Amino acid sequence: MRLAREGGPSAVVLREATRQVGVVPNAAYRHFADRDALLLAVCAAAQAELAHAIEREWGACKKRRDKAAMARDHLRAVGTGYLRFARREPGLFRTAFSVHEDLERAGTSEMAGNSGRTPFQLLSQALDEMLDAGVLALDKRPAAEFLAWSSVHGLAMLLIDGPLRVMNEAQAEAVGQRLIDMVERGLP
Amino acid sequence: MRLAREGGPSAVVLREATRQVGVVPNAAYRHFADRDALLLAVCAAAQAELAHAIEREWGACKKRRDKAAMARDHLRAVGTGYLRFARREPGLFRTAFSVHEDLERAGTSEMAGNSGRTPFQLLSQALDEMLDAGVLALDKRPAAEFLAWSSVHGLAMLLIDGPLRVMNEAQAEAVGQRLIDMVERGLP
DNA sequence: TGTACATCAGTGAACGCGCGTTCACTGATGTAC
DNA sequence: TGTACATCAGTGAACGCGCGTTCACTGATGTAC
Repeated sequence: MRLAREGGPSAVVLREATRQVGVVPNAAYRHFADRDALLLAVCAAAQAELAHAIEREWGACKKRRDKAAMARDHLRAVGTGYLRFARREPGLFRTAFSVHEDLERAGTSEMAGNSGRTPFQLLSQALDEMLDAGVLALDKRPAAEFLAWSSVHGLAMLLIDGPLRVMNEAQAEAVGQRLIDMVERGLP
Repeated sequence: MRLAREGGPSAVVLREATRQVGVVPNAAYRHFADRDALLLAVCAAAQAELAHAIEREWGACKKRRDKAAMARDHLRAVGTGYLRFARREPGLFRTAFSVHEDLERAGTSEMAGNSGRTPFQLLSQALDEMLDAGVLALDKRPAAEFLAWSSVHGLAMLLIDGPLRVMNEAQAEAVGQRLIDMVERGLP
């Protein structure tokens, strides 16, 4: 995890990991089948950290009577948590998406946060709430995950690896909120 | 370019390049200062191909009297061209964004298409047309590039490297169009 | 028109590096009878 | 309570691999006088 945090997926090097633990290289094979298995484990843990970050943002939403407003807040929380995590932990963020997991495997337990949900499931839940509250039309619901996810994921990428990486904290936060505005307005 | 096309940025290996040309490894140093310089050149060429793909889509828009409709078509063309290129040439696409270029350097000539514009500049132009036609409010114009770009870029990533890579041609096309709908609706 | 020299793509041999991985092993800890 | 055996994390030494890069060089092509 330390390696991933500092250098992204390619920094997850078996020999270096054993070195940091103070152990001989091949000792790693007591714990992981091979380097890929190690990376997979780190990737799952990184996803779990992302889930935690989103849950924290979700939990910080203040309670409201208005179901519609609540649902929107939750959607925003997912997006905001996602973006902040990407900025705060770019290495882990990139690692979380480095292994090509299938969408079904996205439900695996070790990628989940405290709520037992993966980042993707948290997003789905926010959208379901919007559907319930009547903010999102039934015919717009399918695949809405992908639209919201794409926007936020793309911005995260541009912010950490792309041309927007020169932005400071405030700028990044502002463009993030504007992006979420756009999604909120454009999704229904 | 062949290496990047087939395996993305990490496949751009100096020795392998010389091998394919049928030349001894160090001969590469006649043409590039080092491996990074080679990758940079490939990256610029990949961006130029992306620009071409977008220009092709742009050029295929049918002419209309309505400036507003025309501007919207152009925005869609940029997004569609971007997404189709990513799907058609995932290796080149990933290479195009592998080198961390600054936004100013995005104006460098060797990344441009026939029109002499880079992908980013084509997007800017479409947004300017929307502003001119009154489809986009003046206060929404700044940084609008980043919002549109993020959405489309994120989807491209999810489609080629992420969980959406299992989608077939038709599904990918459909979700792409829906995403562009969302941007078109949410941007103003 | 012919000679002298510069340019320049490519050669051949070698370097050190860090990687993932395999092998037979040791030595401590736990468990069964 | 004591002995015999299994488990298991870690050891030590070595492997082959492909990489980027450096060195002094050759041999053809172009250019100046």
